Amino acid sequence: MVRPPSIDSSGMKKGAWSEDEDEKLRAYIHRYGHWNWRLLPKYAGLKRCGKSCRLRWVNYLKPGVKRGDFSKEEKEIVVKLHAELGNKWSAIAEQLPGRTDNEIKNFWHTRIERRRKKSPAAKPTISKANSLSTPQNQQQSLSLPILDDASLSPNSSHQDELELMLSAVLEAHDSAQNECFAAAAAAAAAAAAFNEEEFDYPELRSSELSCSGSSYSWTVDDDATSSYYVAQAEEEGLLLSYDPLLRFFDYQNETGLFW
DNA sequence: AAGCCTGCCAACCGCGGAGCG
DNA sequence: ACGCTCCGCGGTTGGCAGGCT
Repeated sequence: MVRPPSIDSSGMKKGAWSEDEDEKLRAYIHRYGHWNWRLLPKYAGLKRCGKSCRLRWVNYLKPGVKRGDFSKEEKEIVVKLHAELGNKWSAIAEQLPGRTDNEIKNFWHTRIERRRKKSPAAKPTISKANSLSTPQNQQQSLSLPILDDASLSPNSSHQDELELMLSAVLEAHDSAQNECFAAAAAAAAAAAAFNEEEFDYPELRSSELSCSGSSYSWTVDDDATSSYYVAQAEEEGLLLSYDPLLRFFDYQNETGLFW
């Protein structure tokens, strides 16, 4: 998991830190502080560059640095702050005591961002889990339209994506003959449009909507992300039982998003 | 069992900004 | 105003571990 130790041309050690090096750095900083990162390694007896020492201290040795999985609350904060601040990892880290910018950045790229790169199915699809029983009482689930990145040209806009999603939503409406079912799909699609300016949030594409009677629930494979977007959608008044499909169309007209 | 693939994360690198002479 | 040094930030890389085929 770590880079093997090596010596560069200037005699500086690179790669994974040994316990001995950690102890030297920790002991030095405890005693003298880090008054000058560039000179510190010389006085601390380390064959490392100042940058490497600083990174090791800040991300690993500094007291209070948290290790391990992010809690649900922490995930929610990361998702929310990233939506507000973008890739300002240090700013996000300030709101998460014990978490470093590097850790948050890694968390984002591995847990959140990677879903953007998953290759979905070949064309927009809608699936229903259960076609038995009466529409109003049955339990149904819906996969949001899955858009194939490869089916969009390199110049495809998010608008193209949204249009594809909308066409699939309409298909669902036609085939389901179930207002709630289609409404849920429309609400989710609209929420997706609302929640991501650039509309590139595949978590939403692969989310699951389940519908029972007049209510429905919406989940994605990450609780924190799910609850955040549901909360956002509720704030926007999208998750209404009364024909959110129409509200979705109204929104399109009002904003001229793609008409 | 072995090779391949993917996820994860520590660490490196380059750049830009702040501070100082 | 300018140049230099240092620090911090964000992007990227490298390689281990574990899962998959």
